Amino acid sequence: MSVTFKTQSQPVTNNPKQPVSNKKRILVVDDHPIVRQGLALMVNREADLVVCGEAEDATSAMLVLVSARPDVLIVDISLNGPDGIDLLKTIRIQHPSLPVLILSMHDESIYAERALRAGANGYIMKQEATEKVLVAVRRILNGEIYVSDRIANKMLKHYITGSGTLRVSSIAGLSDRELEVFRLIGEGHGTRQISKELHLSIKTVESYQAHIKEKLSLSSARELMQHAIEWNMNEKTG
Amino acid sequence: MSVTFKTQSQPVTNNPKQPVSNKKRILVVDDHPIVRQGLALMVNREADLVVCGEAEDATSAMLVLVSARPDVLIVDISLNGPDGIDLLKTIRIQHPSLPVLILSMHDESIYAERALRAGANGYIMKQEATEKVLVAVRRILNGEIYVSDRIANKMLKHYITGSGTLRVSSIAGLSDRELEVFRLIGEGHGTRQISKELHLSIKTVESYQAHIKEKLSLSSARELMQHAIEWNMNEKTG
DNA sequence: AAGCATCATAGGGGAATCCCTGACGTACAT
DNA sequence: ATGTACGTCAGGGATTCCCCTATGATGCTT
Repeated sequence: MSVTFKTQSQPVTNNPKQPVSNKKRILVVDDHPIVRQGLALMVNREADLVVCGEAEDATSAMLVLVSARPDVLIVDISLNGPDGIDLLKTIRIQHPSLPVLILSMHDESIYAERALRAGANGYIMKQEATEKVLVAVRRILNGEIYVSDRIANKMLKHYITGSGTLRVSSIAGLSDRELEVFRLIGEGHGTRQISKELHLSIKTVESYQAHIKEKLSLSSARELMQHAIEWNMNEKTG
Repeated sequence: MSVTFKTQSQPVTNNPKQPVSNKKRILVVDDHPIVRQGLALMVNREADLVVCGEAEDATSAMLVLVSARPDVLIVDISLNGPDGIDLLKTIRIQHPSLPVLILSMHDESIYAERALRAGANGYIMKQEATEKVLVAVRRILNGEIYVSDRIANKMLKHYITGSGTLRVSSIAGLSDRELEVFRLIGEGHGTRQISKELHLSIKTVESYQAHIKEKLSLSSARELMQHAIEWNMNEKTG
């Protein structure tokens, strides 16, 4: 999908009381209102940061993006429909250097790797202390990359032990699109439904299913579903 | 695990500035600091509510419970180690009537069912608007049960019996043949395979599937499979 | 005994899916 | 340049899903 977004040259007068604030503007994308609110309240207590917008999914995020003009994004990885990585890739087309911090609920290094490869400037877990989020935001605003020590160590090990790619779980061998479909299957979504959610042809989704089955050595769609559901239930701790 | 907790008769002077507040005290249990903070900031803006403690897992929750003396708990279902349901069960041993609101990111009725059966006073999804959480908290403080309309409708359909008694599990209402098929589905067997294993026509197996779906108020074969797998994974402890 | 509910069994037929084969462009590596 | 992986999609037969209907057997009720 190639959507064209016009960059506004004249800033909208969002807040007349605060015309030319030098606060860094943050856009929060997460499907859980509680998390959005938590981040917003936390961020807005800082003198140099302010939340300039929120979105609950990828498509609305792209819309808010043009009007909110953020300096940095905080994006949850598991959104409805297109996930955080998808959103990141879409953003990168228009904004190659806009800092994006990917937020995830589990420390799966497979997601961290994917996120960074897709152009994320940072990856942080929801388990981290809230202050770490602020640290990460400031770090990536500074042009650096942020990953937690735990993730950093894990990734280093992978590079050292395996010659580049280590397949702890064969699920790590799935491509981004395949993993996305796998996740949706695990949440109980059907082929047609997935094709609509990701704006793809049914045939494409079927293709991904076939690839996943091959990569995971599964012999039927039924087995695929079984594994996806179990993986999903175990909160991706496989 | 059977841990004994002594009930403190003399209240600890936690906060001298606020000796006898009539605010209702809330204990938040979630492994994501961001969510805890989000909930805390939101709750503390209310005049009649206050967060009296936080915990990130079940064991520390049990410790905080004695000193914080909450009037109500908000517990995430997916904690590290023992999950929210486990915690709930442990709490129920010592505090049979302490209101507990279960928070979850899944909209699966599977979890809502399990939570309520384990003695939860409410079940709410993180996707819900934040105000809903406050509504839920006040509702269960009032002695009522809170579930979202969607979940409520789903559950009402298959929980109501003639006398208004709640069934232990609607699975108990399956006939022998239906249960057998249900079990096989949970083990990953397909329609054709089942028909061969039970020496039945495919059409017969399809009939059973339809009956099961109706009895459990499931709308698709997918959902049926999800429930069957879940039931199967829990070693038939439903 | 006649009536009614539940169960086990199963077919018809259209919609959805599964599964195999093939294809085309892009990107990155050798 | 050539290979390999990825993302995207199509055709077509086999299978399953799903809704409707139906029959005989049991068993309980009135």
